[in-house]
Amino acid sequence: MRVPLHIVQQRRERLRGLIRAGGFLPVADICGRLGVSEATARRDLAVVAARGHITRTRGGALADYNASFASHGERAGRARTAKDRIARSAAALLPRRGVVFLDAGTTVQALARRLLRRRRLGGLAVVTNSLPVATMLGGAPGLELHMLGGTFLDRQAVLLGRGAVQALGAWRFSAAFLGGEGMGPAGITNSHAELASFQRTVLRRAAKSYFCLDATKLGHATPHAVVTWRGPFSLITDAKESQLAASGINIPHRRLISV
Amino acid sequence: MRVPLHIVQQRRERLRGLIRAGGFLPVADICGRLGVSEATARRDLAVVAARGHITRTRGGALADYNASFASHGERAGRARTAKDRIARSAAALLPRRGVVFLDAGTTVQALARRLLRRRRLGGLAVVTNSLPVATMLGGAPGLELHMLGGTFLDRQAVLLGRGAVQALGAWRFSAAFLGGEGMGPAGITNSHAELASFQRTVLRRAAKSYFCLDATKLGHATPHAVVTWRGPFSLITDAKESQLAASGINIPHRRLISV
DNA sequence: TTTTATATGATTGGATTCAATCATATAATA
DNA sequence: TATTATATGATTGAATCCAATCATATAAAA
Repeated sequence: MRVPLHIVQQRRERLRGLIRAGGFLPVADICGRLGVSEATARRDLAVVAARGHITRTRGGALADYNASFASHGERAGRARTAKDRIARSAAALLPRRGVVFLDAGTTVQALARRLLRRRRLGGLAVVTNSLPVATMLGGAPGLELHMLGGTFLDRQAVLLGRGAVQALGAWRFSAAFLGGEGMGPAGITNSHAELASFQRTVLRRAAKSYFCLDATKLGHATPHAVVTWRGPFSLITDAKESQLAASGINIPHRRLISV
Repeated sequence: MRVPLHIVQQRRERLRGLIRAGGFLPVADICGRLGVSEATARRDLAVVAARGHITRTRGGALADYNASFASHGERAGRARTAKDRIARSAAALLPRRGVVFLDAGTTVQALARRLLRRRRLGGLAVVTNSLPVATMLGGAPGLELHMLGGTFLDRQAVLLGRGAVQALGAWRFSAAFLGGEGMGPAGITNSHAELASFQRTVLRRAAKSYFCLDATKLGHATPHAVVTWRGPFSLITDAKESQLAASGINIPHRRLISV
């Protein structure tokens, strides 16, 4: 029997919430909670998964931010994705000891995942404002993890606000790894003014800074400039030098790390 | 072929870390990463799951804090667990609007989960120092989420430290929901001095405070006292009044909420 | 109202995952 | 060194999960 569309959409909205809530939700539980058959539960799952934010797994679904890290790419010798290649280079630059800052963004998340594969994390302290990064690194043996407080920003899953900037005051980083949403002639850009300003503050407090952006960010302009290409940072990217030049990006060769 | 015991234990330790890292880890990925057959991967999984902290699911395993909530109890009209019953009562006391504080602890996590089932979360702001709670509530439509910064504490998955106490200074809560590790004649106790002190600070900043502890915490004494039974708070618990009295707990009737 | 489109549940065959069993190589123990 | 215990991988049959197909009731469109 056919059900009104708005009911279906409400149900799917609710499903998304359920998964977000529990982290993992088995198909059987969906049936119970939503009062539908397994077939419909699976169908809803497929629709919601296609829209993003959740990941289908055998037997149920997960909230995206705690899906398997192996599944995103480098499982068993397959071709590495651009993000993973960037993360690999970044990990090589990440010091064994000292205090590093990890920003939000999926590429930096990939870096955090790589970090976990290190044998010894003792002597390393990570400061982050990213909830997914903290969730990943929380409890890693030997690692010291600090979070800056703030208000949660849905889009980037990051903590921001006056609290975060103040908390930053107490820190000096030996290295900072940052994300961004776009790169263009004007520099690296972001969709959130406060986040851009926050990132600039991080830059000032770090001995070395690395922006990690994959080639899909090329030409994708977002409103708020974080830094111009003159800024004191290196760019780790899979975009070729010729692509960068074609987009009007003029970054000195020695500050460009191509992967 | 038999492998030395210390190698096996190291491998299982690593497995725990892997799952914590990714949230969810499929069996196939374990094979790749640990270099063992599926049979061994499953066997290791069973051992580690038995020790707690991870939950087995079909096809892999999850970090405990993002296992299915439906699976822990109230699936399709089954008997609710004590934690769920406590969370239910707590949720009824949680205001529709205003600023509330949510502490760490599995019972408070259950409360956070219940919160997500509310239709309208607009007008409600949640402040927390718990990473799992933040992960759950992050992105809930209409809800304003704030985290206090600090240093990550593995055992409670909570942020603590000078940063957290300072960040607290700016807040006043209309209600605070707190956890604890033990209850005895002396009051509610905790295994971490700084956390106890932090909780007392929260108490001073909240118009109403509720400690949520299930009956298993009875008689289980941990070293650091948070509050005595005279303190300005209510206790939500599944322990019967007679049980409490038998354990030497002397809390006024009107501040006890039995579920 | 009439017609069309589709959301649902049941069914089915295939794929995946799992627990149990067994032979074997090697660590642990005597 | 000789003996025992056990961790491992392969195999197998059962259980579970899933995508595709189909009939049907009913919402949506005409």
